[in-house]
Amino acid sequence: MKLKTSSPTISDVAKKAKVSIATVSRVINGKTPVVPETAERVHRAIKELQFVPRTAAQVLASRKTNTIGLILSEIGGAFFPHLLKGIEAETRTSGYELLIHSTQGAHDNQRKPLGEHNTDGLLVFTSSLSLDELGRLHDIQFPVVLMHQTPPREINVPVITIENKDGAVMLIDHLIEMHGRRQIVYMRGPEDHEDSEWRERGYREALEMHNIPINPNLIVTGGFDEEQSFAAMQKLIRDGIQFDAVFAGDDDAAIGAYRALKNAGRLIPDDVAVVGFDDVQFSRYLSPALTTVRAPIEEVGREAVRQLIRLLNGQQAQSLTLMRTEMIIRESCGCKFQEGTSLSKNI
Amino acid sequence: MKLKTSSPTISDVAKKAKVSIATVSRVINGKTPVVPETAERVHRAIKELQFVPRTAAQVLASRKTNTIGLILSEIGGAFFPHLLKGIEAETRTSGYELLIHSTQGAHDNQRKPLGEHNTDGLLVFTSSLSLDELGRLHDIQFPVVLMHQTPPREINVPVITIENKDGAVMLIDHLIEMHGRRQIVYMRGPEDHEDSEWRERGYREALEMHNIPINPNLIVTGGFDEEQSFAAMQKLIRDGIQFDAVFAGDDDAAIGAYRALKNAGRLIPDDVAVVGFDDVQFSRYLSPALTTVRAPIEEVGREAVRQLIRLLNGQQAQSLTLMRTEMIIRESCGCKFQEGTSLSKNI
DNA sequence: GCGCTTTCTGAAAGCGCTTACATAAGTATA
DNA sequence: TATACTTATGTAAGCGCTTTCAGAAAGCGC
Repeated sequence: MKLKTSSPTISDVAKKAKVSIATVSRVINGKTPVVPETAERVHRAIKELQFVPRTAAQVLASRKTNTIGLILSEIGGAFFPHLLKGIEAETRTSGYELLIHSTQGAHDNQRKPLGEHNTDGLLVFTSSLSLDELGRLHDIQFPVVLMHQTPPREINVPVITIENKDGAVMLIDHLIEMHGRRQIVYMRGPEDHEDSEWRERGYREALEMHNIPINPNLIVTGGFDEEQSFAAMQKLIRDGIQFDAVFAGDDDAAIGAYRALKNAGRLIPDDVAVVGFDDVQFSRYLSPALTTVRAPIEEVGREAVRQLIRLLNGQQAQSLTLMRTEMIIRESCGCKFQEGTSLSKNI
Repeated sequence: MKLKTSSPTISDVAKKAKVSIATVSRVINGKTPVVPETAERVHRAIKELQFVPRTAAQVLASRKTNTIGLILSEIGGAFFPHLLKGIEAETRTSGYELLIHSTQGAHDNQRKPLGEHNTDGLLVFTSSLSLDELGRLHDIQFPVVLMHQTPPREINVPVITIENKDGAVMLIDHLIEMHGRRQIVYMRGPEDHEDSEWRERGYREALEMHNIPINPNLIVTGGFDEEQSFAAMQKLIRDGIQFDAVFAGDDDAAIGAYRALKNAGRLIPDDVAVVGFDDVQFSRYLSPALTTVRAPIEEVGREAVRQLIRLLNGQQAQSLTLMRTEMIIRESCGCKFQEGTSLSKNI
């Protein structure tokens, strides 16, 4: 009866299988041919000893971490699970691990972020990484893929994002053409949020195409956040600004708008039509059900991983991938459906 | 002009600072005293070389990975972000990294799960880890904390879960006492789901306390899933089973119930009261707003990390932590609120 | 001034793997 | 049968750190 304090190492396996540790390594990694008979012995030894190779040792020796890092500013938010799901799935099927890091709240003092020292490549969502760091990674040619963020000119890094502008145009067109709205509020997202900027661009273009002048009073900041847009909408109402529709920037902001409008006794969509962006889970359950734009978030995640892996394999990656968006018409824009369908799936 | 192909190592720093690598290591880890002047030189060298220690080398040499693993069966689901947020935050503030692994879909062939080889300890959500593996980890005394799952007797591992039974009792009591309902359906979760079992126990106890016999016809399976509970509810209606209230098991199932009831022309809450469990984000936006039980998911995550870290530090951990639940009364039970408040926060 | 303790620093031995490189068979070629 | 390839395995040199151990330097009391 032998006592082993710590878990078995590769040499325990080698001893038991009567081979060298190199051979054990080879059967584990399966890259170099090993006589089936020998391999079988090794496998048995591994099984019996319940041997699992230390990741750190493998990483150190092979100089590849076999993991992908994901950096985002905040976990939570209605669309986060979708994104993560896509990323997770694609990462797994590609045989990589996933390390997640959120830069939420105050930037930690001493914590070193994800980078060359612990990942093979990085996925970065919106502007969760400083430009300095991004530049540094680019300088050392570390593989990075950006999601929903375009880097500065000099930093040439693949980007996956969605057709924000087209989505916004569809929405505004619909409000104008189908429902005759002309005084449409746009509630921006946070400062420097690229999605928000493109949506605003779409808003402006659509108005211009219909020869409707842009009224600066109708562009306010909702911060892609329920509370903030609630406040913004309240102020708009208090200030007596006239409007007959609201493009809320995203679905979270739409909820804030709903609350403010209902509190003020305005009927949605009769007095004011409201549209959102993202099609998060709850949108279809609002009453009235929210007209919005569906963004293929999960697919963004998958595609980002795919591109990153191309980079890891030394292949060329697509420098810009634009995912198509789709308008989801429900009731808040003024469209009518039969009674009871507001809760039905996907409508 | 010197070219360095790969990134600097600790000896580059040592050379530049004119100290030994041991000293560099010491100033990095800050555990052993170093003369301020020397430390300053080292810090400068680190800055200039942009040195970041390789995690793998540190892990290998120190035999601690400094990371915590999280295993769950599926990413996605309305309460996942909350859980992750709590875990993430607490992990960071404790100075650990977080590795996430979902066992969703078919169990991957060759992928080695999280374990001793790449983490210092594991967080396991519901039954996402096989009992075999759990037993093995327990045998080698590997730190593990379970969430929403009680292990078999012989495996003594800390558990964090919520007051499922109490929550259910509150709900059922409320339906009976405040709204006079007596024919209450319970829609179970998935097979072997511990949360579901406790909720059912609460359901039964509450009925018994009011001397209402349990009617087996009223206990059906909704699977904590919208589609499945939609189908189950439809069947119930088609079969002509009489009931005046539904305890949906969780909020996702409540949505399925809503749809089926509305399709059948039954009024909520007049004909049938509906209550859920979890208080996920969309619950308050349903119409009528859903009466449910709030589970402190984020806090479950935080607490799980705290307990795991106690284990990592060799301290005793709480073997069972039960988080209090709170009933959130809205409208779907039959309670009345003023017009327009259904969208207001937290009601 | 001399031994003693107390700090600080360096030398060097690993941590557990991967991977050239070397070697030993085995097979085909002439 | 000698020669040149193949192919399977072993040998050993790291990968880039942490940490033990020991020695040098500095402070202290007498």
